[in-house]
Amino acid sequence: MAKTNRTYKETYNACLDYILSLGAEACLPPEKEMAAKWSISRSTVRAVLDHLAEEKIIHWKGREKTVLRLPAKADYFQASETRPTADLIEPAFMQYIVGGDLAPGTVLRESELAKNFGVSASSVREYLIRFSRFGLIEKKPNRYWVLNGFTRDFAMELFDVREMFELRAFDTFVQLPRDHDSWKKLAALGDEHRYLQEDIDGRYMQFPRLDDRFHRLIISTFHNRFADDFYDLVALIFHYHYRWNKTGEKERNADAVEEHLMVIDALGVGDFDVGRIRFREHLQTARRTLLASVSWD
Amino acid sequence: MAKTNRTYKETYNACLDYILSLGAEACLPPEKEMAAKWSISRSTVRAVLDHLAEEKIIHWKGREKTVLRLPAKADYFQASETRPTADLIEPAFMQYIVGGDLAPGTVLRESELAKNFGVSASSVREYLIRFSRFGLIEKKPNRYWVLNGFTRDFAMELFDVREMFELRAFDTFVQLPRDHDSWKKLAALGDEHRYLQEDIDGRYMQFPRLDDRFHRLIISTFHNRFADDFYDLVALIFHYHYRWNKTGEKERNADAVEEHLMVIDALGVGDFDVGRIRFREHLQTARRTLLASVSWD
DNA sequence: ATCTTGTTTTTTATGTAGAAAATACAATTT
DNA sequence: AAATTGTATTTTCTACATAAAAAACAAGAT
Repeated sequence: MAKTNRTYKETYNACLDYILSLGAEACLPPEKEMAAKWSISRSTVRAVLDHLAEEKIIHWKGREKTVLRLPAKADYFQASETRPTADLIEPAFMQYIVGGDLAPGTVLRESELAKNFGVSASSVREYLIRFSRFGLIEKKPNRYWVLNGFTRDFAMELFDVREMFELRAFDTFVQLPRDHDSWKKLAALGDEHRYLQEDIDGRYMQFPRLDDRFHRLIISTFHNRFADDFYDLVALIFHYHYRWNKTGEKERNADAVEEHLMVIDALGVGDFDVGRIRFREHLQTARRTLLASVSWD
Repeated sequence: MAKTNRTYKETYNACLDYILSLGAEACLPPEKEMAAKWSISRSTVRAVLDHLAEEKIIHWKGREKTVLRLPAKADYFQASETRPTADLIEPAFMQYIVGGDLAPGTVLRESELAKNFGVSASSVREYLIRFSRFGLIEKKPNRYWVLNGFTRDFAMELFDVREMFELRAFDTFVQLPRDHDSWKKLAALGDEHRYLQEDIDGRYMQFPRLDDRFHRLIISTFHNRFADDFYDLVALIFHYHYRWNKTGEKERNADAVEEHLMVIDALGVGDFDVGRIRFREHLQTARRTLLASVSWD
C-alpha cells in the first residue's frame, strides 16, 4: 500500500458536517472555496464530491452541487480511520513503555513494534526518530533502539531545567502590566480551579488539563521557543504519569489545586514574593510526586 | 538499491590498517575477536576476510588467516564511500541553508534536496526529521518543509537559554573542590589559550575548537542531559557561523581568547565574583557578535 | 475578463523488496 | 569440553514503487 487517504476521509466527514449545517436542498460552494475552507487541495475536494455523489448525498454535475439528502451517522468514516498514523502510534508506544514499566536498557525492535501496533515499520521508525529528541530512547546503529528509560536521574535533570524555565517565566509574568491579557487569563484559571475544588471528588480527573494550562500560561510569558518545546516533554511525561499511576490520585490533584490557588491568589492581591515562594513550593511538590513514582534508578 | 555497505567498507579499511600494524606473514585473530575489536558482527568480518582473500592480501582457509602481502594505498576504499549517509547530508544541508543565506519561509522539498545532495529521498527525510528538533525547520503536512530560519528572535531566544544554562553551570563549577578534575582541565585550557595567543595571527583558526571545549567544560559540570543537548545546537550554529562569516574573524577570535583568559585567570586565583562578571561579559559579546551576523528579522 | 471546472503533472507519504548486517544455531577443530 | 568456524535465520536499512494529495495548466461557463 502507499499513502493513506486520511486527508480525504477527514475532509469527507467535515463535509458531511458542513452539509448538515447548510440544510436540505442547499447548494455547495465552488471547489476552490471548499479547498480553502479546510486548507486542502482541490483534488481532495473533488474526491470527496465524487464519493458524495456516489452515495447520492448530493447531485454533482459541473458547478451544480445540490444536496439530495441529509447525511446520517452511518455515512461518516470511523474516527480511527481519520486519525494520522503518528497519533495512532504515540499512545500505543507510551502504553508499551510506561504502561509496561520497561526497565532502562530494554531493547526496542522496529519490526516488533510495527507488528504490535499494526502499522508499517517505516512509520514506527519515523516516530522513534522524532521521539528520540526527548532523550528517552537511543539508536544503536545497525542494531536496535534502547530505552534509556525514565530513571531517577532523568527525572531530576528534567525538573532542574523545568524549574529554571518556569521560575524565569514567573519573574517575567509578574512584571507584566496588570491590564495584560495574561493576568485576565490567570484570574479566569483561578475561577476554574475554584470550580473544580467545589466538587473535587467528582472533578479531580479534570485537573491534568488545568495543570497543563496553568503552567503553559506561565511558560508562555517567557516567549522562548526552547522553553515551550521543553514543556512539551514535561507535559508528555506528566500526561502518562497521571494516566498510569493512579495511587493517591485524588489527594495529589487536590493538593495541587490548592497549591495553584495559593499562587494565583497571592499574585491576585499583588503579593509577588509570597506568590514566588508558593510557586517554588508547588514545583518542589511536583518533583517529589513524580520521583516517588519512578521505578528505576 | 538497498542498504549501503559502508560498515563493510569501513571495516575493510580498518582491517588493512590492522594488517599493516601486524606486519608481514602475521596471523589474524579469530573472527569473533575481530568482530569485538570493531564492534561489528561476524558476518561483516567474514565478508571482509572474503574480500581480503580475493585480493590475495591474506590466505584464508578455516582458522588459517595468514598475511600474504602488506596492503597498499590502492587497496583502500575511498573515504567518501565509508562515511555514513547522515554525515554526508549534514554539511551539504548546512551549506545549502546557511551558505545560501536563505530567507525564513523558504520552501524545502525533500526530492529537490535529495537530488542536490545525491542521496535518496528517505535519507533526506530522516535527516530533516532529526534536524527539526532544533526548531530551524518545520514540516507542513502533505506539503513541504519550511525554513523558519536563523532569525533575530531565534538568536535571542537561543542566547537567553544558553546564558541560563551556562551561568547555572558556572555556579556549580566554582563550587567544585579545587582538586577536582575539571579545575585541572580548566588550567590546561588556560595554557592552550595562551599558546594560541602567542601567535594569534597564525593560529586564530584553531579558536573555534578551543571555544567549544571551554564552554563544554563549563556546561558539563551541570550534569544535565538537556543542557548538554542544547549545547549541541549552540555548537552547530556557531560552527557554521564561524565557517561562513569571515568578516573580522581574526579580531573576533582574538577578543574571545582574551575574554576566556580573563575568566580562567580570575578563577585560577580564586576570584569567583570577578570571574562570573567576566564570564557574563563574554556571553554578552558572543551574543552581540552572533546577532550582528543575522541577516533576517 | 473572470471565475469555475476538467485534466495533467508534480510532489509527498508510506508500504515493500531486497541487500547488508546482526544474530542464532549447527558443525568442526583443537 | 571449549573455542572457532560454517550455515541459516532474523532484523535493519534504504532505494523504490505507487497511491494520495497538491499544484499547474487548459478549457469552458458566466
